[in-house]
Amino acid sequence: MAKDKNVEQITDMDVDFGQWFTDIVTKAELIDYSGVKGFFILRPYAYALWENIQTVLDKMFKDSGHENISMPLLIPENLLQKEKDHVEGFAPEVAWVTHGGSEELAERLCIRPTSEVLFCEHWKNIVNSWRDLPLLYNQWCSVLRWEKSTRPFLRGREFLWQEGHTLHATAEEAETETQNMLDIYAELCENYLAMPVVKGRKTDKEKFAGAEATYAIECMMHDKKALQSGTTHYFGDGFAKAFEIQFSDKNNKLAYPHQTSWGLSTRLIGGIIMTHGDNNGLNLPPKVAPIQAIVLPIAAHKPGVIEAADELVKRLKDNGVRAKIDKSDQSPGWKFAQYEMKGVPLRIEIGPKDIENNQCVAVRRDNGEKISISLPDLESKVNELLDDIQKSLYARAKENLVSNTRNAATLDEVKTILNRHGGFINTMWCGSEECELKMREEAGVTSRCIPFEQTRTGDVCPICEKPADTMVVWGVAY
RNA sequence: CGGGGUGUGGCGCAGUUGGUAGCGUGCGUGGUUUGGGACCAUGAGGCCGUGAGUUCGAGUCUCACCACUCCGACCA
Repeated sequence: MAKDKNVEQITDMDVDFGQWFTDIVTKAELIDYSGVKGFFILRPYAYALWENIQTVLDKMFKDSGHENISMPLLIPENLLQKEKDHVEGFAPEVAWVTHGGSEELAERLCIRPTSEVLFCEHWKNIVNSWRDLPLLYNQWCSVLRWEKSTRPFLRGREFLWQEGHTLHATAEEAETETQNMLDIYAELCENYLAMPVVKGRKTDKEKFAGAEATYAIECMMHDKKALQSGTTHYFGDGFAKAFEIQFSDKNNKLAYPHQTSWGLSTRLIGGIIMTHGDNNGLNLPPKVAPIQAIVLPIAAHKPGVIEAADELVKRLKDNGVRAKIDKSDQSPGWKFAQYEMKGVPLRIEIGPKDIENNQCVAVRRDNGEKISISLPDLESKVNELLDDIQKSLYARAKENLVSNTRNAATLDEVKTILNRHGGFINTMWCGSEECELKMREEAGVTSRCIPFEQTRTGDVCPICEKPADTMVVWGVAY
């Protein structure tokens, strides 16, 4: 049991991690349940977090030459049917619109589970020449997948995301694009969300329906389970052929373009919660926290306190800090607990004693440390603290990832490690799907990815014991 | 889709052998407080998931349905 648990309404994370997550999500005012299973209301605090993630990503997309676009919500059935693997992958979980008003439609329409086919249809109309390429598109939208079991942020039937879709003249260019976008996702996770990632390629079994190759960033949550936090796909010219997208190349020969797509969703918010949260609630990385510093006047009725607190907020805001004041008549203790629950990185208290000493008191959310700040130093000190909190959150998460990733050479070793520690396990792999399935049956783990950073942990596949050159990281996934 | 659980003020729950609904918290108002979830007073808020049935009488018993939730199979 954690000794540092101040908030009794939150279930202890070491007792029941799932319940802890649900508690956080509702008590920190991120989510409300709607009347329909699997559809969640993102309350303003959660949406603000998403907007901050959007702002960062959108800039990175645009800086790398991408443009935003908006595609239709509905897909005619025949369109969805065109690429065989793609339909097979998505058909089981699409929702259909069958009526317009009271009239039954001649052809039913699927609510987009993803928009590949819509982009293909569009590109077929607008692409003629190599001069039209590349097309680097992105859309921010929500999609619908009729999932059976649902959880806030991690798996909803409707979820907000961005889906990037690009079309290129050559395979090489498209492949580079999938790598570049994966790098952008990794940068977002590591530098802004303080979530260390494992970058790699998915096995054929785990890859996206219709893709030639799928890449992913995998993160480790506090309970040592894996969360796939972003994926990019290389499609080759499979979709282009299915949809008959052709262009005249520089030699005036007809050619099929090569395509990619990539996506990242509000699931990341679930990742932030499960990476940094603790028994007192959320713990948000300063770079994306909706409120970076909450200013609390103590004994606010005493003369000069409110004015001094207002002045702090003004100075912080002028300095680019997302600061807020809470002047409500709740007791200070209540406010302390409240903003800890909401994961605000820095709390700044100012009361009569501080004013007397020309100082204020800052309290870090990540480690509880109290720091007296002399008022003239406010801006520089707060910047420094926010920066340090960001770094220490990353360091802590990195430590969790590194210390809970282990190598194994045999199936028994895999099982033993899982029983004792959980976490990620690296083994060699022969490349057969059969062995991959057996690993799941026997050990209960799925392949997370084939990391780009390979280590040779042995010479043979632990399942079939045939020679193996590829290292796979295994884990229990969300 | 298979197995388990739960449906009673906003939230968390109690409700005895059937007798006409209560507690905690939250919310409103007034006041005292204010450096780790303050206190007093007072007030509002319920089709007891839905529908049938048994009964003089159902939150309670019977049946059916619905919803949510957890665990499996499938997935960002």
